[in-house]
Amino acid sequence: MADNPHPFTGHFLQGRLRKELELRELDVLEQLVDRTAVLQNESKILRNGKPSEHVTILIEGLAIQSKCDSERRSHIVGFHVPGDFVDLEAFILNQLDHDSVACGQVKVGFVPQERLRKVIRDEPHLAQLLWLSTVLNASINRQWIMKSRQLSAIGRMAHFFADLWYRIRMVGMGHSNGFQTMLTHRHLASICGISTVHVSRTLRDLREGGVLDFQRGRFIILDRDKLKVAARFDKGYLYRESGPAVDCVVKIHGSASQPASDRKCHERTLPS
Amino acid sequence: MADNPHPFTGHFLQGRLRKELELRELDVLEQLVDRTAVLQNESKILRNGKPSEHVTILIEGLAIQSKCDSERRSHIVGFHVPGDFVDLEAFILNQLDHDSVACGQVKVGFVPQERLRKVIRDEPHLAQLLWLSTVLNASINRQWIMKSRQLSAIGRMAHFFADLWYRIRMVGMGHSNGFQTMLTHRHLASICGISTVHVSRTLRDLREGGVLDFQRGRFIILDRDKLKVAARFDKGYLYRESGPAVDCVVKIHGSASQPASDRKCHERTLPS
DNA sequence: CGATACGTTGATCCATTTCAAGATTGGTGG
DNA sequence: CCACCAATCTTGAAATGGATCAACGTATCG
Repeated sequence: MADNPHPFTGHFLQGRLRKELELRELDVLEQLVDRTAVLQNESKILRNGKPSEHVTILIEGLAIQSKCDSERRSHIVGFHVPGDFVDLEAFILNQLDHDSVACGQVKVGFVPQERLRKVIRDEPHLAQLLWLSTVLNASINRQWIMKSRQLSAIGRMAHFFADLWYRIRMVGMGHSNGFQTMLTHRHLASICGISTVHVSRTLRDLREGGVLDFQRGRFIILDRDKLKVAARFDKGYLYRESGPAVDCVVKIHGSASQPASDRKCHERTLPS
Repeated sequence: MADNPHPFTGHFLQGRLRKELELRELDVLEQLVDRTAVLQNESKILRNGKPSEHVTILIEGLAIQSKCDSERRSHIVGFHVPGDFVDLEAFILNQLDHDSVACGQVKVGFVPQERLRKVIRDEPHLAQLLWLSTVLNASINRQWIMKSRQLSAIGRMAHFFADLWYRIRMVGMGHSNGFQTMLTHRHLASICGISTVHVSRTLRDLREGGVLDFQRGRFIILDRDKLKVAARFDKGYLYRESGPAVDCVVKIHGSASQPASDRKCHERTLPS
């Protein structure tokens, strides 16, 4: 830990395509970071609107992407784990459509826009992997959209925990079956699109079903297979590198053995 | 039309940041297209999995992004209008997580990967705008996520039509208050995450409310203001260029004058 | 002209919301 | 250390939006 050569950017694309980066590129990336900051729970890492003079990478902790609606109520549209740039899109768009809020204590690194611009100009391969990192987020967004159609409350909740757990594990955090967060029922409600009251009941169902347990921010996976089934989880959308980092395979398109779908979806879905 | 200098890529970023492209760059972009094809309604433009040897730009018509779940039911997660690259993300990721299906007759252009790779290497400014185009799609994805939390069926339906209409208008299609599509109730059901039966009722409500009319693919906006209110539409996420192209302004964060929200959202939302 | 997909309407059911009231937790100051 | 407060969480009961089922219209097309 002390002699980690890349203390700021060591998690960038970890578990995804980090191995495509040469050592030289890893060093270039690391030297982008100008300074770091530690922010407390609930602090705004970014505010929607114009971006600042730097681009921000999450080094430690969780960050939540939330978007205000026209009634000023905010809705969670995603989250970031260490190694994710939280405002690379804002750098490209010159405008940010959402906030990023610390969930627990976080450490972030700041990259001056000028430095990043230079690297994008001079390092096409690195630039392409930065582009790729934004595209990976888009894939997760589409998965969230699909899951919000496919699954009902309990499934969406299960899927969020599966998603969170995988992404945390990809960057080497958490232990094998759980993680301590600062998430509240309110967060879960916003993430799953249900009321806080129903979060409570849904978590009880998951606990009593032996799927997972969530108490004051700490979640423990009670049974991985049950979680995968409840969430209809298929890790493909996370685009993990191949390799045995996390052993979790779901057969896609299994016909008869799969349990009945969470939602019947009469004829909501299109023929495939 | 006949002497349009950019018949294939003339809609790329139109209504967004197209004006940032120099004439030379517009020509470079246009010359990327190797050949074109016309595909009939319901044909698959792309299949999820490995991308082909070319990148595809939609030249005319609508294309629907759909994603199969583990029970092989497909869910619509977005759509493309002319000028959008439908698989630029696949080019970057070397993998596509969804299908793209023609909605009505479409015309597409094929760009050999090799040519695109060269342009990205040699034309950093153009490359950045290509990157930007993928980020714009991500912004739309997040808006869909937020709207599926914020609004109930009628609002989501209204929002889809507002989204569609705006994006169609940005690329100069449709007339001032409507458009002919090949969309069916099944599509709308998948897009809004409701049943086809409820689509029928929701469309009736919108029609009787004087908001919009949808009959056999043709939608007509009966009252723009009512549509904006029903959808809580704020065009910010589309990143339109400023200017009077489409007159549609919604005051954000208006406090008392706004009608009550579609969903009460007891305490599902976070304090902002 | 029948077949087939698409759209409509009514009746019933159920997942989830809302309202309401109480329990647990964490934080603060006396 | 305890009392108190605010926020968070839990549980019950009632209301509701939307799903499902079923039956019947209506285009479209060979």
